[in-house]
Amino acid sequence: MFHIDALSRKPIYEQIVEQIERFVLTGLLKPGEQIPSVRSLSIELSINPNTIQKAYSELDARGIIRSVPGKGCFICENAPAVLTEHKRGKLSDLTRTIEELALAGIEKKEIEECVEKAYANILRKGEAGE
Amino acid sequence: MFHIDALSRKPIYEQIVEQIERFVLTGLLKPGEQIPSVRSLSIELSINPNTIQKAYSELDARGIIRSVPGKGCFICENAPAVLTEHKRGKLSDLTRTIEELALAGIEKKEIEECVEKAYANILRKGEAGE
Amino acid sequence: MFHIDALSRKPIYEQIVEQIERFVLTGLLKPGEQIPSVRSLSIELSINPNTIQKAYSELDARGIIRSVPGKGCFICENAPAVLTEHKRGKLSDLTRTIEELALAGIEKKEIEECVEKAYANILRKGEAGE
Amino acid sequence: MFHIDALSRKPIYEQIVEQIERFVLTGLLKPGEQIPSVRSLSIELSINPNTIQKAYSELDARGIIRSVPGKGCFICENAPAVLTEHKRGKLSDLTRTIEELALAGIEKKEIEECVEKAYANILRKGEAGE
DNA sequence: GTGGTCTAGACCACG
DNA sequence: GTGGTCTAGACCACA
Repeated sequence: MFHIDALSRKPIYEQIVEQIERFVLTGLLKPGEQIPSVRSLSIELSINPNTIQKAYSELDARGIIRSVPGKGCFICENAPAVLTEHKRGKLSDLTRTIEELALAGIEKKEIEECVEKAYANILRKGEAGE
Repeated sequence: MFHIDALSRKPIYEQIVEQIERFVLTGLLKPGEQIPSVRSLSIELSINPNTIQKAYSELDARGIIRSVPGKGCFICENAPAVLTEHKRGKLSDLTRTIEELALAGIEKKEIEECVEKAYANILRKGEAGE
Repeated sequence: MFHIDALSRKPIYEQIVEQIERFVLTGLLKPGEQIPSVRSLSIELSINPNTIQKAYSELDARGIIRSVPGKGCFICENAPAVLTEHKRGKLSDLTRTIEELALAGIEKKEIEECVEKAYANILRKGEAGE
Repeated sequence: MFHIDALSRKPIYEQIVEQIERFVLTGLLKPGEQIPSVRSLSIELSINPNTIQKAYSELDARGIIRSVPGKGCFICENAPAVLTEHKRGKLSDLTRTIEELALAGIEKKEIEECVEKAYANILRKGEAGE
């Protein structure tokens, strides 16, 4: 289920955060559902429990999961909405990124192809998942 | 000419690299032109010379500038082309970024607005600069 | 009668303690009255008996209930008085909490509104309950 | 400057967070100012650096400080405003706390005395600090 | 020197 | 069993 790249410069705990967020968006993890315990995931991924804990704390702080001592961690009811709004806030970053590409002489048409491709990919995966 | 945000999470050397690359793309620095020496820039920006050196080494490795011992650093002839190709290689990253936004329920229309806005901004600045 | 939020960060045993104390203060449970047995309550709330036991032990230690072996648990005669005095001891905590708000620039007027609102709420509920 | 109660049930990292927030509100730490480094504070308080790090991460996430790798941690410009808004959000908690006291038979007058005392204390300290 | 990440191993309260 | 805190000690990139 999880895939960790230990050699990536992206911290392990961040990789876990992103993957769980992705699972929520793809519907693999649904609101109310329990996620793997800190210890079990640490064993499954051969990663120190503290690292998992840090990832879960981050998700808790963002309102994606709810950590309940003695019981476990559960996906928040409004986790998908939280994620959508969080991503919407990154549209300005996207604009700046595209500006840099435009400045470098990348044609608008090439960017538009990326947009088409991205939405085509999502649609394809969505159909496969349904 | 340079603007460094000391409190940014982005490493200072990276800020310098990006700004010089930007100067090349906007035509503010032309191929063959000499850039400030490590020492003079370190004084101008009140920054450790090692940091400037690291930025210049990075630019040298990317083929943007060429260090000529005893004379200084100069913008490579094909620097603009190198940069364009480098950015083109990031189109796949862009596609993945857009995929994530799409997955989070961001409408295609919102992305397209970003694209339009980015190209409009570039055009505007380009006219102002000419 | 009881309402337990399993996903709350507040320990379940503490939720039970607070609710029984509240029942005593609102008159829903009167001195001398018997409260549900550990076993029956554990079944009713689908909660581990040990958890109920811990709540009852806490109430016993505070002088709110008295466990009579073989007969059950009963509300102490002076439970309401005990609770009032216990709460009065928390007035210093309240002062410190308000100090923090004041320090943060919250206007005295805003605090006074909270006081008014709180007493209005209690009055309203009291009338409804009577 | 700092005072840590190792025997408190309040986590050490949280005590540090609260004290720094308090220093910001009292003006002891001003926006833009650098706070003690993780290592120096860990030595001063005889506390593990990781614990300090956790406190600083929390403050960074809340927008109170800005951690800059290689440079240090600095109080954010709008830290006081952030704190005030954060505290204002706790007014509903305060109302509920007062409700509980009211229900227990605490006279409104006693609560009002707390309010007066709290604001008197703040005023007094403010004058002393000026 | 700075902050940040990770591991190993311990202890706690809660259920 | 669960999550949460803390320590000790290591390593990294950045300045």
